[in-house]
Amino acid sequence: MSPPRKPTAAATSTRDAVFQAAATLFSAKGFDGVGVDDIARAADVNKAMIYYHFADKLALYRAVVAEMLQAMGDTVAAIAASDETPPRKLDRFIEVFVRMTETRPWFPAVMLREISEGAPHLDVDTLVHLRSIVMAFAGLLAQGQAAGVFRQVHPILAYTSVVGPLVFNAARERVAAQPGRPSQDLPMLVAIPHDEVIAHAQETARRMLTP
Amino acid sequence: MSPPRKPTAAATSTRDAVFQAAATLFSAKGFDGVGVDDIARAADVNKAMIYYHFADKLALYRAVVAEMLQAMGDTVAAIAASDETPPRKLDRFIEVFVRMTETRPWFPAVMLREISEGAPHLDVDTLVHLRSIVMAFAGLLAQGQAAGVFRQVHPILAYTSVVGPLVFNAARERVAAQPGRPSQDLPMLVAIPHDEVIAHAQETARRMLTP
DNA sequence: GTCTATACTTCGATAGAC
DNA sequence: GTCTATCGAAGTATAGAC
Repeated sequence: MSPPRKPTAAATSTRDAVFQAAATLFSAKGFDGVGVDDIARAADVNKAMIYYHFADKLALYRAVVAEMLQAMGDTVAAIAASDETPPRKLDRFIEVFVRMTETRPWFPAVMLREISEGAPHLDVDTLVHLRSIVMAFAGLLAQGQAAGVFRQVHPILAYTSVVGPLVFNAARERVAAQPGRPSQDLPMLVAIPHDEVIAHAQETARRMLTP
Repeated sequence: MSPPRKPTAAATSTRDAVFQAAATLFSAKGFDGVGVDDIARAADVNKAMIYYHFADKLALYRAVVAEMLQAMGDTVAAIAASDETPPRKLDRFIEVFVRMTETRPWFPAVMLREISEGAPHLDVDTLVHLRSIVMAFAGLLAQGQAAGVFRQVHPILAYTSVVGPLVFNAARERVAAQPGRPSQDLPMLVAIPHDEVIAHAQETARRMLTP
């Protein structure tokens, strides 16, 4: 997946610096919104080094998206395959989703953008991971419906009802944390503790699916 | 608001063509994703004409966003101020929101993007309209809580829980309608009738807020 | 692996004729 | 109001020295 076979410590660190900077900037301004120079400056790395570690700007972007999609996909697949009860799987799904936005703050914004644009920057290999997330959720839902603990709802509508608020809220929160953008401008930019967000989303999802 | 005081029929039509093309393209590719040349080509108008009717690219973008935010803000404010019962106002809010995405298909994608970016392209005059939407919803919610028909929920969490799925679903749907992007790639790109979307969102919101 | 310098392209914006 | 031609900035990418 990564070009250099035996990366030295330095190579790994610069590659990582580029990756982190790219993830942050892409999530803040979008693919077209950031230049390679911006990334180089933010990573404190020479621009040419970016092209040494990544084929081009698009490949770098895909690497960022693929990493987080795969991490998310693997996690939710594990949840769906566990032997918990469907409602508890749902709770776990929501909790994991929110927690992931803490370790990968750029996840929600990038996802929102890709979805709203029809994912023109993503290749099939990357889309597979996105697909696995939806499938895992759909499977989890079907289990609960078969067991009679969930009512019949369109899987996609259920998915958007659960994920929509989470990703929406995370993006909103991330904006609120940005300096220079006063939260008095937008009343919706208040900080809400993640525990509260999780509890609310779980409660809402439970109510939505109760037969 | 518009520079030409007495626009001729031709001027109005070209200005409108530019506006429509810009709205569509901006929603599809974002502010940085579309060039002025793209807009000119899509509107079948000479590029210089864009600069005749709008100060620059940013002003054109703001005009697009402001128009839809104002329309949406006025509508929801009217709903909140009506003498319906809070639960019915909530239903109306959801229905109007979805219907608006039919007349202004670019609304959801642009909103998602602006939110995920912290609205760097919007000026204060435009943000006022966004603010009014949130305030109208919060007022509607407070009325129901005071009347005891809604349980106590954080207004912002309630807002994201209602609007998040709607805007998420609309963006998803819009992508599905795009040619060239096969829906078999992403199972979440199936078309769902708006009546069904509205009914589901109303039911979910109702369940979320029931005491 | 790292850096400098630069080629090539795209894009926003304007001047000026009609 | 409309169009042609073009300038200048910004951005992607690479060549080549160290």
